[in-house]
Amino acid sequence: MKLEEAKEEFIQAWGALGSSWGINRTMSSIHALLMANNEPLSTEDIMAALQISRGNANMNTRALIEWGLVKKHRIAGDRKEFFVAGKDVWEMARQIAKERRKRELNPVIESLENLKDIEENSEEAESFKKRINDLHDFTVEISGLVDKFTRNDRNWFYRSLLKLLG
Amino acid sequence: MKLEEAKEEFIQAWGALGSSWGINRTMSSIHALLMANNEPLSTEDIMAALQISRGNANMNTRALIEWGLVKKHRIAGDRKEFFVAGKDVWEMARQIAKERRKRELNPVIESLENLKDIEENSEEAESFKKRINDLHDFTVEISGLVDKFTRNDRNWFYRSLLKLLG
DNA sequence: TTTATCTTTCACTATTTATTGAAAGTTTAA
DNA sequence: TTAAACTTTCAATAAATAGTGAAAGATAAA
Repeated sequence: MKLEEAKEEFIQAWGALGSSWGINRTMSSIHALLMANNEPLSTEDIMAALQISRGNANMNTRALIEWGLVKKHRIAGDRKEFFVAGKDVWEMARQIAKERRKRELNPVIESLENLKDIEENSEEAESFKKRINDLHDFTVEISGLVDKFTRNDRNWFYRSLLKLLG
Repeated sequence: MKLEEAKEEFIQAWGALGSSWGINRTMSSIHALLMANNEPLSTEDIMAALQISRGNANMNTRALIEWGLVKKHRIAGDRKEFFVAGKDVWEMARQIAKERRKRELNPVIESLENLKDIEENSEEAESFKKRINDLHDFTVEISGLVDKFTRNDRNWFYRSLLKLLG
């Protein structure tokens, strides 16, 4: 397989993966494009490579920066901004986990906490309360686990998991 | 807070969570509705509660059954099908993890394996190969962890997790 | 069988989400 | 300052996704 061909397939696959996890296709494609290329790319490079508009390229590089997956890169003597993806896969995973915890897990926990005080005591109400409680405990635990994962260095977490699951 | 009010909020929150994880809103709403109700509900009940069409209700209950999150339930003397959600949160999480591993992780691993044989040896090609390799190793490891998680019984995993977190 | 009850399918429509591109905004060098 | 080089915004539009409902397909009691 040729390198360019492989890059294209990778961009394709990564884009598809993103969209089945609720991340928009362009955002994951840009991420893949930057991962596939060592040198920093400009907005124009991205527009050309993925055949997308300036606005789209801008919005999504910005989103990737917010997610901590991509960094701006200045090249001396050039006024344009360039972009590079982080090189470490575990660091990337940590960044994604951290971001999703903040955006999705935390709101759910909050929401479940609000549902805890139901003034009824019928059998039905008790059973509902129990489920909400279980769900709450579960999400709190997962959230804690993700927190540990995002805070500690990769080796610590990895060793623990191996111990746990090996 | 009143029970009915709480149920509605829960359905709302669960639906929103689903859609930020690439699962359609109706599917997660039906799941939430069934979780919130102890008794089995019929398609008609679901249609009425969520104000959706028969086709939609049917498609999404079917999807939930495929995912292993909901079971059919026959009530003696009634020809209608009824549906119930599983009651155990950990079992639910296992089922979701299992399903997503199959649908999303496995295809990515396969795709990354295909990208491994690049005929070029330039510095650029080598660097790309390394990244693909790292990504491959990472996904294989995660996939293994998920597999362990979905295979073992809850108490075992739960105890280990507590040990890890504590 | 026949018929009533219930389930599934799918072409069409509605809704949501992503993308464009041109205009407004910003920065920097002269 | 001014103006060129570049970035950002956002209303309009396109594309993707989800939902509808009526018709066709099952199933089972009579």
